[in-house]
Amino acid sequence: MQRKLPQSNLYLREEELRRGIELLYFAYRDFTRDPDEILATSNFGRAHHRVLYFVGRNPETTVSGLLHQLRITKQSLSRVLGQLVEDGYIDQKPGTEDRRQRLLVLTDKGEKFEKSLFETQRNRVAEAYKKAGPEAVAGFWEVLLNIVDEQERSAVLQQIEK
Amino acid sequence: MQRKLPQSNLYLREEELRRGIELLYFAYRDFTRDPDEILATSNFGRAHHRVLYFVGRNPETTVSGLLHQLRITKQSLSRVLGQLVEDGYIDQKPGTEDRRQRLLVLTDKGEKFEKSLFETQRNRVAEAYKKAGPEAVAGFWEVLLNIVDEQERSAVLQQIEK
DNA sequence: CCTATTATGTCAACAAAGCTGACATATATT
DNA sequence: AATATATGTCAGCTTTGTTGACATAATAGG
Repeated sequence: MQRKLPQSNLYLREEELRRGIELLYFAYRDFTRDPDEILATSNFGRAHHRVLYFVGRNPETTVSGLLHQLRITKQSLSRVLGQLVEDGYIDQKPGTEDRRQRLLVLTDKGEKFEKSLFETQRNRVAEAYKKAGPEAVAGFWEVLLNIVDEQERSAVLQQIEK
Repeated sequence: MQRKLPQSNLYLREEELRRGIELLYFAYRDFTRDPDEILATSNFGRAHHRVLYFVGRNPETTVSGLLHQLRITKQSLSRVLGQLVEDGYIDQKPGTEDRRQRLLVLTDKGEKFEKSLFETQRNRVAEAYKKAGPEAVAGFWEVLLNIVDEQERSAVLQQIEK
């Protein structure tokens, strides 16, 4: 009567759920720290970083593609994207099939800047991977993927397996 | 010459590092979605949620304790904390040892509200844990902990093992 | 005991990044 | 030819972060 849950479900107790919630919070808090420091010396912020990242990752993505990944309004995106285009970090070119679309690509300048931001996060994650080992990393991916909205999982899978 | 890295380091390639970065982004994006929906029907926002969470988790925490966990300025905290106290979600009482301190605790009302927010995230994480299984969950914790700033890890450990 | 430090609070101004609503234009689609 | 879609833009507002300056009460150190 002492133990209410079967051995195999111990990881589903409140304590373990809180652990995941808190680790997610603290890890994300520190994960954004390094790029934020670089950004603080620029005219840009975290919102610009996200745009640079996804345009770099998906060259020729469209405005609506970005809107869906970022989950912000076009007015919000428009502000940061406009600044990035204005300052020569991103180029826009009309779509070939659908000429209403604006295909987005990083310029050389944009690529260089994005790379410097990415590098800090890559290093942090690489260190964490090394310390935790490959099996832990596989579990890390698996849980995160399942935290994503169910209906979005296929889109996320497509992105990460690209 | 084809394969540049030893088998055991395949998980440290750029592709796998990007995978972690992107999963962290997408998971966090959706993780905040459920409480945000509830908050949208209240007078509070995500900042209030964080305060409610940590006060609930650490009853009698101090203002400076919160400031350290949240990494915001006292002026920012003061605004949201003030609203939560004003509206009867949090009580303040003077410290017993150090009477300069204000010990923070949730009121019944605060506890009830925090619980409703927490429940949504608990459910999401519980589902993800179930789908991924206990070994994956252990890896998830391990990697996240190592993403946290090294000098903060002991504080985070103390929090999650509380 | 006196002085310095600490914990907290407060006022004011500002910045980043999100939001809604309304309306415009060019191109596709039916 | 009419409708729908992709994108852009103007205007105003909200939330949540920032800096800087200053105030008060209580603790701590010499």
